[in-house]
Amino acid sequence: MAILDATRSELASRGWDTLSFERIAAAAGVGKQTLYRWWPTKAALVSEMVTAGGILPVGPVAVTGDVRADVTAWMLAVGRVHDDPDASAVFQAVVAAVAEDADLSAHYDDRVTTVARARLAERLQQAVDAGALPSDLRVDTVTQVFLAMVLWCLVTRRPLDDALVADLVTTMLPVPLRGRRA
Amino acid sequence: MAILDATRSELASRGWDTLSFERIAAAAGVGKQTLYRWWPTKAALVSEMVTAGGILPVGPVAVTGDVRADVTAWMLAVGRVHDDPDASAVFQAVVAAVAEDADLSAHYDDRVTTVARARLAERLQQAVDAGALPSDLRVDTVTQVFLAMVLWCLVTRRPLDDALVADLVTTMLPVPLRGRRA
Amino acid sequence: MAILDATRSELASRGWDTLSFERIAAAAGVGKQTLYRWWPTKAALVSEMVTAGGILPVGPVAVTGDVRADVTAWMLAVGRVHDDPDASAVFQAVVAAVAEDADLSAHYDDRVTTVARARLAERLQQAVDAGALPSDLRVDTVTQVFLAMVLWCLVTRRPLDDALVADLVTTMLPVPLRGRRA
Amino acid sequence: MAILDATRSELASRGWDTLSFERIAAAAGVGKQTLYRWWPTKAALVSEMVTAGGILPVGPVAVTGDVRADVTAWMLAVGRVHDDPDASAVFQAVVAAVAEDADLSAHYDDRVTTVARARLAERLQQAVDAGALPSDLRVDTVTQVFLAMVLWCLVTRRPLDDALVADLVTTMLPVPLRGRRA
DNA sequence: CTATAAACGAGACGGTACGTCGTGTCTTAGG
DNA sequence: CCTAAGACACGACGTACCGTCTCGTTTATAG
Repeated sequence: MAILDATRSELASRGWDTLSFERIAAAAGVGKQTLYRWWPTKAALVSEMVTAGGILPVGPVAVTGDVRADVTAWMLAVGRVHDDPDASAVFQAVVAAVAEDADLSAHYDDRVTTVARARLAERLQQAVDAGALPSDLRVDTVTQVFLAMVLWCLVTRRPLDDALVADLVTTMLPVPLRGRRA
Repeated sequence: MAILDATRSELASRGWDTLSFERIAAAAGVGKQTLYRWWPTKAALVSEMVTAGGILPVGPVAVTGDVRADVTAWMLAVGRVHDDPDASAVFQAVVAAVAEDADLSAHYDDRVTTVARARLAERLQQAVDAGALPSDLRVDTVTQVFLAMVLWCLVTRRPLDDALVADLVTTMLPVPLRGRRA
Repeated sequence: MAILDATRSELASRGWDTLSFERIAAAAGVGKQTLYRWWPTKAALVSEMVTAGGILPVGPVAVTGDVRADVTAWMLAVGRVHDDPDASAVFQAVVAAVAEDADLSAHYDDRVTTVARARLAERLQQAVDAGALPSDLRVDTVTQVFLAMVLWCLVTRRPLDDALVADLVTTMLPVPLRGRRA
Repeated sequence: MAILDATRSELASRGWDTLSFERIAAAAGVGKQTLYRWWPTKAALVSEMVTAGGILPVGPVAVTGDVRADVTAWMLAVGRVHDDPDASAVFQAVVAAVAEDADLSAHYDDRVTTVARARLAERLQQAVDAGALPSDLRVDTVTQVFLAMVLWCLVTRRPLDDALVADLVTTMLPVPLRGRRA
């Protein structure tokens, strides 16, 4: 879709708060009215772009025998966005938009965060069930911590690198006591 | 300072991206040029407001005998911002600004995040030294996780409540093995 | 047209150099952009006002048997502007604008001066042909003199009164020698 | 005087209505307050510049035996300003200022116009007395016509050239009837 | 040969206006 | 019928000047 592409490229090059319907319309070769007809606000437009566009590299979590390796790999994949200046600009813009706009925040929660959390939580639960993680692991909280760190690194411009992810995994996913005995 | 006050109140009522020099100037009873003379951008203005204004309720971490209680109390104090709609609007606006503006992000890192991290890290290190926390605790990473969760709750509009903080503390600040033996 | 009316009234009350697009727009209930869209400069706006508005009381020259009476009447009619403070303010503003702006000067020449000159010249030529004025009368020069005196009186704030017009007519429109003989 | 020079050069390059105290002060290397201390308005400044600066090339009228040649020469000298773009810009700016500002108009009348009129009128009266011009010549009116034509040519951007001056002189300064009889 | 005062340059200040850009609504042609 | 094109009233942008107002800093007497 020309409009969503134009939106993405404007977002990447100009950022959220100088994003303009006028320029998007011009870039997409479309009348402004067409934009307003379908998306009442900039937030709605970005919303749809995020949803439709597969912007986030939030793939499924791999399932090998080793849950810590799986989670590490998944986090590092997400962290790779940091290396693509275009993608991280879009991200930062999306975060800015989400921080300001409660509706967009809710939408984003539904369509993106929830998906990511579900995938990660599922993998963790599976590991708990398999005895690879402690049975009293707060899966929901741990899941949020992983995503919060993604957000944190994005907003504070820190790389989500090997060392950090390793530390996180070590801290958040302890070896169960039973495991030691076995 | 009338200007910074006006900035704060505009930020609370209108948000970051509709923040306007024109309105701040009018509200502060000041010419626009005076604003532009001292703060070249909205970000600089918000920067100074944050720095000068004691916006963040990031007080020192209490030192009682119980590090977990201290950290819990500190996190809950920060989380209380959620209850003040004005303050949390300012916060969200600041996050939006920081997400968009790399310079502002750096400034904020220096002046706010670093202070909070130092305070928290110091308390944790002290507990580690006292043997109340495992000696291999990744103090720096754990500290970042706590702050990341503050950001996360702010951006995703989740309350930073007792249950969540308790889970976090349990997960991040384990009892040292020596402790169990004792 | 509301815009041209607003222009005229602003011109009358504030004069040329404090004339402001901002105030005209406000007075006309119009956005500034609309003004700029159609008139790139204040001069263009005044230009059109002058052209479209029938500002100048430069009517046709009457044709009775007596050319001197006709010209006298015409000059006095023009001179009557002096009595209307509003109209003479507009005039002085127009003169100021014309003195400063070569483009406006050219436009004014085309649309106003030329018309007035043509009317006056036609009447004079007719009188020359009829033998009421000398055949060697420099019609073009004499015409310019009459208009120049209008300008002169306007700029120097002198009334264009009966006595002056009478003297002018006597000087510029001599009785032909043949006429005396006849 | 640096200030008056700066005024003249600003007037030549920018015209009357964009003339700015700020720029004059900067150009003259002077504080704004110094300007305001001595000249309350732009008009006062231009006033003094005109008075002090010998702006107008209104020299004395030569007295040879031939009054028509003398007046012609004088008019052409004035007309020569047209050839100097700088000088004519200053002139046009002064006319614009005078057209707008009644006080400046009065000042200009006293200090410049009156002088020119007196010189010209004196020469004409002398010629009348000598019988070279008709005794019923309206000296005052004729004088005004000559000056009005200078203004006219300036404002309408017409050259005050040989042909026009010759026509004017022929028309305005007729040979006395006695002269014909002689 | 200092004191004192004036005029000075510099430039901040609360304002008005500039000319431009973008908003969201509306109207007009054309495929 | 929906579209692109774009006019419109409006609000904000960042800049230029306005005229007023401190600031030190020369000068230039008057004690």
